Amino acid sequence: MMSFFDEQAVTSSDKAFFRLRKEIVEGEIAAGSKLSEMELSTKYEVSRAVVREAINRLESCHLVERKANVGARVVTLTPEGLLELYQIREALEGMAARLAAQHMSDGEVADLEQLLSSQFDEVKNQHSYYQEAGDLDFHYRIILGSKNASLISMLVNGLYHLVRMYRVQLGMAGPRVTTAFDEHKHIVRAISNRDPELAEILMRRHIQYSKNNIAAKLASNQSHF
Amino acid sequence: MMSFFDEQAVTSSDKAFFRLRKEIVEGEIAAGSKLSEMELSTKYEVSRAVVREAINRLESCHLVERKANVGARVVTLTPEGLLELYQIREALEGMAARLAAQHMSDGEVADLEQLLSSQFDEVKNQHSYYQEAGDLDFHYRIILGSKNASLISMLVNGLYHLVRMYRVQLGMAGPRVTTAFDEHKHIVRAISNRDPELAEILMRRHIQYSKNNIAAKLASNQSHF
DNA sequence: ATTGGTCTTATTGTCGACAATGTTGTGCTT
DNA sequence: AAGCACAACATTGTCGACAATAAGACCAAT
Repeated sequence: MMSFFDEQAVTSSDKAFFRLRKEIVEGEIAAGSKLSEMELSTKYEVSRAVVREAINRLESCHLVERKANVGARVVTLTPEGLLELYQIREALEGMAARLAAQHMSDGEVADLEQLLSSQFDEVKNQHSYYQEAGDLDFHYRIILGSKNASLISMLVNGLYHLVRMYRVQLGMAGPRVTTAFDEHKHIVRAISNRDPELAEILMRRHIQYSKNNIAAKLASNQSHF
Repeated sequence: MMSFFDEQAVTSSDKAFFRLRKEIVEGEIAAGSKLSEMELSTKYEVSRAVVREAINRLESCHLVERKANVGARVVTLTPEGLLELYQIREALEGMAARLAAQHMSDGEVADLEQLLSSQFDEVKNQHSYYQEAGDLDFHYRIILGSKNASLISMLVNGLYHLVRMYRVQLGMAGPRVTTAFDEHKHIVRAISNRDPELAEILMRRHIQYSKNNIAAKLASNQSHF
């Protein structure tokens, strides 16, 4: 399977940025912890300048917060923050689905349908690693299908890493596999029918369901501790 | 009148960033032109490092594009780019209006109504500088009213400067004053009635009208040259 | 004992120099 | 004359050192 946005590191600042982002998203560097430029520069064996640049880029992704003359901290994860994120996703990906119904080529739609059917086989055969990779793949294709460069950049470079950070660290690798699959199916049908309105509505509901599912889990987690 | 996001420069990199952004948005630095780090550092009388950091931040706002080992250029303005921007605005500000209807305090709603009526007086008396400042003020309040920090940051720090760049440089300071005012009135009423659905629909239509207006102007400009 | 102020220290912000990469111009070959 | 190789240049990327700011420790005074 081809991977989508092959962002390859050309400069050493890129490498530091990718590595740091990975470690933050996956929780290797704890949420809320301080990022010392000096410490990271010795750890990564690069100059402070490249670490600084990497941190600046992380700040643009809303993965770290920086205060002048004080330093940068990894963002803290709050239930409210996650819900806010899903509100933005609903708006942006709803629009992406609408635009995808207008702008995706017939070939791309066919590819999307094929992806869905291959995922159906996997789900049926209990290869349920659909959750992470498959869901992402589906959403990526629709985002790219919008053909709106700014929208794509916002979602792919910005928001999705944050969403992934929440999902990884709050342990949101739950079920919702088969139901999500059905929702995907209906969205694809709307796109295939070139029905922008419906595609947007269905995508928004799909994300709302996701949000509700997460909110419920969050509430139960809260009560356990 | 109070100004909204008083972003004050604490570091000299901030100052360079604000100044550079201003010059780019207002067209003092031409769209598509190259940004030489050395040149700017002599012009602003600061080190290359701070110019570099400023350019990096500009890149996060999608105001400049950078290629590794080559340099940074101011973004080029295309009709398609403007339409893409308005698609994003429609999605994001629609959601902001929906959230504002849910989350704005009664006091904030009252302030908003008062702003509108004061603007009505101005428009009636032909002080038609409503267009630029008044429209912005209205939209800002609703965005802030969403109480969604990520959404606010995206719109205020990112998108709006780009929109302003387009509006300034493509000379989009057109009429649409009174009609836009009526649309604003209806949006405020929906928010005041705590009707999120309607608030979102009206805001989206408001932005769609804006987009159509701009597209028409763009087309006529094209035909003239 | 607590509060206020100062001083130390650690961290970030800024700078100029060096290294690496891309670009351009020149001269050679065909 | 056209195309390619190579060299000189300019620009960006990276580095270590210095300056400025903020956090914390320590001391003094009430």
